[in-house]
Amino acid sequence: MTESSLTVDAVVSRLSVDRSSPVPLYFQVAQELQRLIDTEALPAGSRLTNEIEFADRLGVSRPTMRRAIQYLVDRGLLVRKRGVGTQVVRSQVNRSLELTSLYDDLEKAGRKPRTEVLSSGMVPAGEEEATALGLPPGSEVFELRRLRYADDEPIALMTNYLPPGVVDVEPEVFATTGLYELIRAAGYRIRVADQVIGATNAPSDIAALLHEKKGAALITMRRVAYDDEGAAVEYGTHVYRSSRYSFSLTLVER
Amino acid sequence: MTESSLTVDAVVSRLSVDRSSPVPLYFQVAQELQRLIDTEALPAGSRLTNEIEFADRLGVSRPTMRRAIQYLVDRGLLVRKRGVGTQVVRSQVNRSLELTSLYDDLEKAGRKPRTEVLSSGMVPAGEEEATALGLPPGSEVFELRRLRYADDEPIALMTNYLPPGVVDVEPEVFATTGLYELIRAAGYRIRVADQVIGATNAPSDIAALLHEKKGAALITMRRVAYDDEGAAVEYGTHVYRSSRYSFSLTLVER
DNA sequence: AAGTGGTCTAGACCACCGC
DNA sequence: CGGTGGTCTAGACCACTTT
Repeated sequence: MTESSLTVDAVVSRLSVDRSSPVPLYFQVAQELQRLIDTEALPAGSRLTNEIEFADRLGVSRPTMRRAIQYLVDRGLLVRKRGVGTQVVRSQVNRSLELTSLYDDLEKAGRKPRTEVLSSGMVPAGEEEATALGLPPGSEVFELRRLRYADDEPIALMTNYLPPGVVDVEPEVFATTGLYELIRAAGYRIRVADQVIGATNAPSDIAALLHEKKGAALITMRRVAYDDEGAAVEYGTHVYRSSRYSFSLTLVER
Repeated sequence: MTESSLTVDAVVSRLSVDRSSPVPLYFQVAQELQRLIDTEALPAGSRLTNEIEFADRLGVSRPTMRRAIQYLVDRGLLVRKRGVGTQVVRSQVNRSLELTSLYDDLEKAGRKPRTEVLSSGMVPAGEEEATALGLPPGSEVFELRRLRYADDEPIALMTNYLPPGVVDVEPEVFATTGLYELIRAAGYRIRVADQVIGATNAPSDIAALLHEKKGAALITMRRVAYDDEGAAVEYGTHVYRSSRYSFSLTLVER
């Protein structure tokens, strides 16, 4: 017990903050703490110094210290118990499902992503697309169909629908730039998205595109993304090869 | 503009807090605000009174008001922009993927859930189970196989592995009580879980159990749940009928 | 009783946005 | 420029857990 406390103390004493930095104090503290946890300098199960003393040592106020700790609690790295203390839950960092594009995900994972644009252009919205985007049925929407590769293996067939006027670029651009990046570049800020994940058997045409056999199990993902004003700016229905892709997420009790 | 402000003001003036309640102030405020959003008294797109005046009217401090607002921002109901203000993003409340059991989910949805225990007992851990639970390979673990029904239709086949000694009840109990409830009752507090969602084609034996055809696309979910100390307390591999179930989640930009 | 995290306050200063 | 949210402080009191 004493041994462990001393170790934690020693580790904590390595922390410091830079008050001249534009990075918020609470975030600096959170990042340094996370680094210690990731490197297992603070292994899973170890207890942190209580927040008041911790704040004192770092020279920050208690609310700021609490905010840093809460940030890591929300990410599932720390656990707090009233009357007891704060403990490290685990060291491995599993990124939870985030609001990023598949392209970014693959790139971060070091797999070389590539995109093939199958088609793009205005089409009359079906009932499903119109409902998702909150547009009158039959109105024109922009349809984009792309095939995503990683390391020259097809991974996903992505079909997206956008209200008219959201992105206005040459079709070739979609091969080199992520859709979300383009939407953001057009001045839309996506803050919230609803997703539904399911599964389906591959029909023969989709199977051929994805180098799978007809009937192969595919992961389906439907997503509606909303901008600042609460207006739907993108509706996508994607299918992924289950042999090559899966969704990972970390759940944290609130 | 003036019109809209007046309306919001009128709505906001309906709010109040109960200082004698044990419920935290920030939570009372958040709940009342959420109610106004859910009922569309504050429709999507409407702008909130600035937080300082809002706090004054409710008679709470600004940090408390901010905490209430942040709570709803984290849930994707509100959006804040510095220099601009706070707006309602949307009214529909889509519960995000939470740390609950399928049983609870179904029950809340008003479907009548039922559980059939296929088998339960100690088995030698395979490599997969041992790794997930952090136990030495070949050690004994508790295996539980259940079939979940909703409205007398099979929904999922659930296989769970627990370290020895976590739950010690008669097998019949599993038919009437959720696994997570039992784990909690045994004094474990589950705070974090990692999930991986994928898809697979049903082998004939599983297809038969789930009333599906062989080869039907099923959703797979693997989950490792961790307790306070960061120790794995449960490893589950579940398969769901994609025709009857899907995962819904809401993503919010951080 | 001692120690921990949970809540709340009143005020300060800063950064960004739109006019 | 005025208005907004973002950060930070120093301190108070409370609720829970352990000894």
